[in-house]
Amino acid sequence: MAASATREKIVSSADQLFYERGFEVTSFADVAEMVGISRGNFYYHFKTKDEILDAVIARRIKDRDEMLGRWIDGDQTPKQSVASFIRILEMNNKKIRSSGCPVGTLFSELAKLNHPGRPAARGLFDLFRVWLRRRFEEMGRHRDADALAMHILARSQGAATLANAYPDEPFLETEVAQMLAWLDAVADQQDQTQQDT
Amino acid sequence: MAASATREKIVSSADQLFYERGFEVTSFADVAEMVGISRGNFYYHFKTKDEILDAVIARRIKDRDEMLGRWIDGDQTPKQSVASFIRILEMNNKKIRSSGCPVGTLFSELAKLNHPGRPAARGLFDLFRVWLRRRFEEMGRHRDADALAMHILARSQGAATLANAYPDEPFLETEVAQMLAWLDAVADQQDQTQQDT
DNA sequence: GTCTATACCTGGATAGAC
DNA sequence: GTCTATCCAGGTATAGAC
Repeated sequence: MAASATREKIVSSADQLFYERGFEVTSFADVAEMVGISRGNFYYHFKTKDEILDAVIARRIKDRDEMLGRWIDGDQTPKQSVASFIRILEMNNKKIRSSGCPVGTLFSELAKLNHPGRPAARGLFDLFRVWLRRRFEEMGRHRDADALAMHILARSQGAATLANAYPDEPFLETEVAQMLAWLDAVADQQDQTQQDT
Repeated sequence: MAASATREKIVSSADQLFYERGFEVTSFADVAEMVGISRGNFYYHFKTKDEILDAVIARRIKDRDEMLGRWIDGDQTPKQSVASFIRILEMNNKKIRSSGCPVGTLFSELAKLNHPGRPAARGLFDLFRVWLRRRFEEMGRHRDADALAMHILARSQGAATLANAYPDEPFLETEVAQMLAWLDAVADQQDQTQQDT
């Protein structure tokens, strides 16, 4: 149960390789080489490849959850928190240009593989979706909070995909600016719920 | 050179399998089984797997090019043409929910594989990008035509990715409606170029 | 906990008969 | 143009010594 140092290295290496090269294409030998252990030793820590995937997804969820927590733990307004989310694209722009979004590309691959880890990967999307929904609710957007969350999630995904396809263009920065402008407009509007009822 | 019936069946089967399961994970045996020929016969038509990929991408480009052509060959306004593009998401919504966008997911996979077919796959994006740019130019948006094209391409990509992650929700339809509303606003605006210079 | 050795399978690719 | 037979590399996974 205790997370050994080796186990931790395996998971973090697998995380990186799954992101940069893809899950299916990454072999035990690749991970073992990166960690610096033998292939045989591997099976002491993980019985199957799917177990490693589970551990990688759990690691990503924990990591993102802590990150999202930091973005609301001070005296930030909900709008500032959402802005922090939008700026992930800028923060990680180098990685995104070369490998896309770690959440979206993993899910896409598992979807095609019809892999049992699919729901777990969707959980990563859910994490962001629920967090964003709460921020919009705090802005008073009780009625369309979820729709707004899905919308900005989709915009981020699309920006990441095209930034991956056109890595040498300043497209990502342009798109971030537009998303922040969209956020301004949303935050300035009245709560649609009160208007409609 | 002449496209034999068998060759055609190989390419169309590979096209479908690459889309539904992914390029790397699809084996010669899979394609051969779907076509109904032996693995050996395969090599009469294609020397390597990469050659099949090239043929699949060429097929997709030809197919989309013809489709885009049909959307401008009548008396449609540029706005109507762009609306046709946006509605691909609805037209293909079943496939998109189960396998994502054929353009975006193929590119993402090849990017991670660092595959030589990457530029060819980007060509598919270019096809849509240039076509959309022309439509916005026809609307008088000479200055920001390319930015508008990239923006709507990204929105489509993001919508496809999230529809794939949440296939049971009516998200895709909502997003299409918002994109059409965006198009209305763009078409009604004055040409930014004239205002700025 | 870590290693080597190895079993077993599937993948891409080739040779040669029909 | 299509087939069977076969080679070889690399993948997952196991056994058992240290």
